[in-house]
Amino acid sequence: MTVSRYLREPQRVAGVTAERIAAALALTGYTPNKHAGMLASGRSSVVAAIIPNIATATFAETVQGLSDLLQPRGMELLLASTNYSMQREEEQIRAVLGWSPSALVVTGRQHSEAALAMMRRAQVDGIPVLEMWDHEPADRSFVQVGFSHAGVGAMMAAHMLQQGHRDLAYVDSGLREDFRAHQRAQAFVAAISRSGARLRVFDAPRIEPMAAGRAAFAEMQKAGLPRAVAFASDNFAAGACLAAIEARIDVPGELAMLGFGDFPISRQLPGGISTVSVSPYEIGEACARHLVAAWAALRAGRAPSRRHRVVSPRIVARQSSQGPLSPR
Amino acid sequence: MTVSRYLREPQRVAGVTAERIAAALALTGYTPNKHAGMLASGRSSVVAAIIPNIATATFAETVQGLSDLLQPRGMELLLASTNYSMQREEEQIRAVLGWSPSALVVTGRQHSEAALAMMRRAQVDGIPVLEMWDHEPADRSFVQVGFSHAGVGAMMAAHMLQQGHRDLAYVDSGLREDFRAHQRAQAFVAAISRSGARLRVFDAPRIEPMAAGRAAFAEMQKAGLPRAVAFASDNFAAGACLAAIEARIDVPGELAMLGFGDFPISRQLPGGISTVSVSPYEIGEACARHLVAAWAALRAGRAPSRRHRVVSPRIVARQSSQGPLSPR
DNA sequence: AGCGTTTTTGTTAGCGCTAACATTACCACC
DNA sequence: GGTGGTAATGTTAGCGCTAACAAAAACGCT
Repeated sequence: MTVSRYLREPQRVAGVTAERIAAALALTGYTPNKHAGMLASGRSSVVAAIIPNIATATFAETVQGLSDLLQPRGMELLLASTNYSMQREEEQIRAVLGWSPSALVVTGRQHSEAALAMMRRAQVDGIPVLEMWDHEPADRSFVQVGFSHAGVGAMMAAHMLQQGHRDLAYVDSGLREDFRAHQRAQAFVAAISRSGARLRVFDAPRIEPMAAGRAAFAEMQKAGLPRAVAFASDNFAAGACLAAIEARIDVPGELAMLGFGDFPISRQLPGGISTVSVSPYEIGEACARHLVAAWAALRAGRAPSRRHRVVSPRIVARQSSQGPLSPR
Repeated sequence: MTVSRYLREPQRVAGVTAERIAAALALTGYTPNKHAGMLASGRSSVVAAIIPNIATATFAETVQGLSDLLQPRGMELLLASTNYSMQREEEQIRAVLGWSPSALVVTGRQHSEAALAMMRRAQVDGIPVLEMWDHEPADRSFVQVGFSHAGVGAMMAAHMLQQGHRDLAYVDSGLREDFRAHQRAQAFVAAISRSGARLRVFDAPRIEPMAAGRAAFAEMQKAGLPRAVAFASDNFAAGACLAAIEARIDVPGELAMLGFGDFPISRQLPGGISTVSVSPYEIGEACARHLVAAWAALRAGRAPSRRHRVVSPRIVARQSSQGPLSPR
């Protein structure tokens, strides 16, 4: 018992005893069994995070942000990926909830009925549940940490129109299940339609993203290039930009481009690719900060904040999107 | 008891009972407590993975490979990052071992004494321990899944010499703690020295990798460009390549380049950046396969294989590294 | 020294599950 | 109807820890 106490609140055991314990621990290489600890105390130091894909840079960065802020607080990260399948998401949620995590962080607002039920239940059981990477003020079932994709789509359209482009294209993600990408696309389409400008929509093939950008460029070229094109991702834009350079199409003179995500490559390509900066790492950090506050509230017997956290995306206007209204 | 049995071996309970249980489970939304299960059975479904950085594409892909093969087997992933610090690695190993994972996967061969002690102990306790991303046949403390970085350094040097380059540079990682990168650098330096060719070594600054590649290019230009340069990472090479394009330096005519990693960007840049393909995803898969085999062996009472798994890197010769001996 | 107070250490029960074993239900067969 | 065998279900104890409480030790004060 004294050892258990020493491990949790060392200042509560006498100096001599502490030394004897420390020596014994070092000697035996004792590692406390956290399962038993969890079972006895009802508290676990696991945060479960569920993302579509680990290898996607944006999600990986978000996880890094989460991890960087949670690890120093003694929290561990249980990570699961869904491959953009709501079915797999449901299974993963079920699996991770078995570890009675201290928090559950999921990606986006689209979930199966069963998944929603589990999330609601976890929440009433006192487990903070977070939806990240999306934000819809009206939707208040769970705390959201992210931004409005519809807003971004509108923002992208506004930027293009402001630059004076009137013959536009949009290259959407070819992943049917990437709801957030499609929401940006829809909002873009809606805004452009309202303006009366010409608009065509393409789907990027489901291959390596930069190659998909190249393929989309080739497809547009075949269909007759628009004056300006917006992409669901900077990777698409980068691939298309490189294809344009090879085809000796001037960017932005003949074809203006706007990406999404502000990936490093967009800053590096000649002239820079205009894009929307969203800072995935900050989303992870913001999630962690919400969780820390929520746990503090719960410990103090208060209800945790239900306020959404908005991570504001902003247009990064580089050369690639410049149009006739912009001084070259 | 019957419910517990139903959850683990459904065919062992009668049909009617199974239905009643299923109905009750659905009704109550029961989630088994895995901590209690672990405590009682001594078996857990957690695999702990410790990597330097989650947001680094290569490691993220490796984790995805691990996850993709382990999730269908009902295994969960406990992920921790060390930020290339052996101290933090030690802490993370200590932390994850408290969850008595079914396996421990760490990155590389360099660990603190205490970390090594914990890894050895875990291994004798029947927890398979894996070192990934490195391979040194002589080192047989733990099973390794990866490749020899010295071998890659030598391979890169051989390729450069074979292309006929005799005035070389190497741009190493600026991260002091990236032992694997430095091993490649050392082997490259050694091989070039033996050949008598000229060689200068630069350190990439610790900033965003492509920007670091640009900076390294600028530094080399100031010092007088070599005829050919090899980089610790494709990101460096890509940044340098883009800087070269802007500086109107012909690649490979004036400056040949060789990267490492075979990142997507290397295929996309004009002419393609020659590189070393290492396939991080496969490393993750190979780790998972070893673990599956090791668990099967342990269940059958046999000792798991101690054979290292080599994931062979190979030179991908694109245009960027072509020299006088190569037909243009 | 004796008392109350605080600090430190110890005791007990139980967290939710499963291994091992015990019991009961069911079935076929004579 | 009784018997033997199998299938299905139930009982018990304990995994390693911590909450809650109990006891002992140390301390300050009169």
